[in-house]
Amino acid sequence: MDHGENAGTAAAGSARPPAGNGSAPSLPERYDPAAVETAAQAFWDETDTFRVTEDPSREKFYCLSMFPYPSGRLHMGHVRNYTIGDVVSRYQRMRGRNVLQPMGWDAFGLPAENAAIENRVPPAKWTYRNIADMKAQLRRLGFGYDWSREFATCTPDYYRWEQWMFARMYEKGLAYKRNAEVNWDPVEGTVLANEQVIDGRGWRSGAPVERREIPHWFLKITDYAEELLAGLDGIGWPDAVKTMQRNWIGRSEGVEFDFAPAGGGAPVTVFTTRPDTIFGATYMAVATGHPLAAEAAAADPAVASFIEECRRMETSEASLETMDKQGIAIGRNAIHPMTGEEIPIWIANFVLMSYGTGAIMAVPGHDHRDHEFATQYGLPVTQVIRPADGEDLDIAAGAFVEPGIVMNSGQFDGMTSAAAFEAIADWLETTGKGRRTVNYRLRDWGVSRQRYWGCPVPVITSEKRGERPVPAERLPVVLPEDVNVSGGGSPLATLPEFVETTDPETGDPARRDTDTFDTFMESSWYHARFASPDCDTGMVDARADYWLPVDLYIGGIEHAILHLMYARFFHKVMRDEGLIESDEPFANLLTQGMVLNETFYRGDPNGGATYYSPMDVDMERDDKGRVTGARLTADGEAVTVGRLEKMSKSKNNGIDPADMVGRYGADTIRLYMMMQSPPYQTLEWSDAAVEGAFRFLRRLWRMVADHVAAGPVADLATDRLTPDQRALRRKIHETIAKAGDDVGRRYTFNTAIAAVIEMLNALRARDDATPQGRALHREGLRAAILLLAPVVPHVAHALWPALGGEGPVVDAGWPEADPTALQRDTVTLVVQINGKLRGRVNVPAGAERDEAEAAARANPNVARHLEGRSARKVILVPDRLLNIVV
RNA sequence: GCCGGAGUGGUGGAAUCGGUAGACACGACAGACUCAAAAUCUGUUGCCUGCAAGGGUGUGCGAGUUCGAGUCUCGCCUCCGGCACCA
Repeated sequence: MDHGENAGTAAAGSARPPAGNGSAPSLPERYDPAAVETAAQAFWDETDTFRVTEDPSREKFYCLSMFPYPSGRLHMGHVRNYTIGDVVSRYQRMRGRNVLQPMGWDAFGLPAENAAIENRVPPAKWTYRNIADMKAQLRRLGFGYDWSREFATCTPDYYRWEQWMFARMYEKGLAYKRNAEVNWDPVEGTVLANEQVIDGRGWRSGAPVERREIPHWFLKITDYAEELLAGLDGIGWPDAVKTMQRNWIGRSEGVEFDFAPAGGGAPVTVFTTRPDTIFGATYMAVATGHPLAAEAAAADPAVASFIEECRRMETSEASLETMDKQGIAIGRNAIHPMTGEEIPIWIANFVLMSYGTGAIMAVPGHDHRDHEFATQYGLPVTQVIRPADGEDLDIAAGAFVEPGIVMNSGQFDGMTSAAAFEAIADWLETTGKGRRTVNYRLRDWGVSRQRYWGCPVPVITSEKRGERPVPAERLPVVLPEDVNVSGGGSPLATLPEFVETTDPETGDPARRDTDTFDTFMESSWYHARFASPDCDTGMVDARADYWLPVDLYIGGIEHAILHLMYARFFHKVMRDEGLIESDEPFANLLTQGMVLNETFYRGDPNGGATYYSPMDVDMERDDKGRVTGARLTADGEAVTVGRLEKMSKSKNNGIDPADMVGRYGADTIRLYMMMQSPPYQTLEWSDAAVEGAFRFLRRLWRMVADHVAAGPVADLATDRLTPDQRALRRKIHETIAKAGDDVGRRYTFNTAIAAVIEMLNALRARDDATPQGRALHREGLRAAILLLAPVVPHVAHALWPALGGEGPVVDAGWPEADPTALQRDTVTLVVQINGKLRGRVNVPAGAERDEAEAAARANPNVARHLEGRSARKVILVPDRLLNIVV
């Protein structure tokens, strides 16, 4: 019986005449990726497939991948990120959702300035050219973006709203100015990014960097600390990322109290989370930037030179925390508020001005760092907590940091740490010497950058009225684009036509701020801008509330803290400004792992190394396929095999996606990326596995072509199948169920693809030419094409009509498993004796313990192991396992 | 240093809620086809032992909980990400 539904739906590029009676479409025998991909992409372009509009009658799905910095070349990390996003987007579309998948450009940043210095190209020109190149590469990969929403953050249409937002924050008291430390290159006379400091020296000048204080604008993210913490509970993010954000916010409850300097002077406030150890404070320490340190430096040249020494240090926390602990006594004492005893005041390089009050009570007995410092400088160590289990310990040998029982603490002796916390806090509060307080590790966000290629800080200063943001109707403050960047400070300060302006209200002469914003500002709200990219009346308009929040946000794990925290903060400020309704920007988050590759190098005499591209190296392997060495193809000489590293320019181990697409086509690269490992793990590049992905597509194509060539197919009559055919059909529907769960819930695309391959292998292993056999074969092939369509959309686009699919495969419904096909009469039960596998038995599905045990005992190998022993316990995991304990 | 994560065959990985360790793929080896090669197809493939049936062993290292641990707990080792101016 003829189906008839296939009539007239031949694939594009079909070369062969129709088979049989003319109703079956035919396919080219060979898989030709270039032809297939050109045709599919032309179809999507012509029909504007991925352009979306708001439709309240349909459920929306907003899938967002972190937009790229336009470096010029797409790298494999991008391809991985965007393939994941495209797979999810196409899957949700097949499930009937109104899917928004936009793309844009995070276009401001340091690399454009570096490129400008190296190549003498203005950053704007360089950036726009890169955007054009990268866009072409993205299109070639077949990602389903709504390009009508594209924007670059370096355009005034975008950043004017960022400037507007800054002005609003200023008016609400969320933006303020104070001094902050930067890395200063004394030779270049510029501020260096942490990345530009290598081993404490400027990367270009080689000069030791210094810490220097300059005025900066700050945003009060700390006002939102409590909400940023609470909001984590309600979002579908990986636990690891939520934990990192919680720890970054670092909410801690403790007490704040004052030490009075002996001999008078302003009291010094300290914060501690361990008031139970307060009697163990044997000295106090302040940061080098603390007022008390400045006071001491003025009086004592030794102190001044110590502080000067500490200044020759980069600003990153990692370097501050790993350096040797050093300090100097200022020669004054402080009065302990509880004992009345005097303890010495030290300046210590490990006390951070930016955390707490910039001063600490040091309890060497019960804090590792205080202990290390005390030991180094011979300061006394007092034990005031003992272990609750009565264990003896030598406090001089190391700090005891756990809670325990209080000792050597007067009236508080014998209390638990928890009880002493409350009692001592009460005592401080009733005597007025201190108070309970909540402290956060989170610091306000410094957004000023002394750079050119960024969004200008929209602030003017006039003599009469001082510093004020530019009024909304005067925005944007446009960044001049036709400039020379030569290193040595921001060019903005040297452009009088930029700097010199007038106060818009009084007409008085005024000067512009010549700093630009941190580029994290742009990436903090682009997710919202995609909903209304052309809005010229505000940051966003009403369309934003249709699309927001983002349903799935995908990007690198390296953004787990900073970018994701800043975007959450901005979103909440926008909500409080009445611009959007949602509380959180990203309802769900998928953090992808990095793309790694092997490295090959030769050391050179002066200690450096030359890295060679894996493409220029031949591997040597032993008979098991293990790598034993490598030689450079060019000269046949050995190169050292390094470790696996993230693909990068410096290690010369990048693989150019454009090359791979040229060789195998976009679908092969997409498939490879998705089948090689789950998205949240690192992915190790393998040429051989790419080849394997290509071979699979060729095999799939052949299977479909052969099936179609064999002529028309009968309708499937599920009630007339042989037991073998029923088993095969169960396999097909188990695969549909598993792949759907893997793609939709688990995002483990690798296991979904493996399941489909397994099913296709089963299909191929059975050469069943009966009418029902062929119908079943078609059901399996159609399921495979639908399940793979999000991953290899071009191939699916070509094969779907050949299998009788109606309409383009992008809008075909995602397959659902037929529950009747999944039913089993019997199951295989694993039989263990004392937890060791001794056999397998078939039992009716749902068999109870007695029945299962009887079946197990009938198995000869099981019986042999049970001989002469009686069962003490029998454990049944229904339909899975039976464990007999003897 | 602090915070977070990872470690399973020759390789990438699978094992989803504590229940068959190694699905699927790559590689390797053997065979078929071929004048030959490529391509394709078939088979074998954790390690030790055994003619076989089978047995032992095995998830970075060391302990523990459990009838049962790759999975949970504790202590280590190694590697990766982040640490506020790379994005």
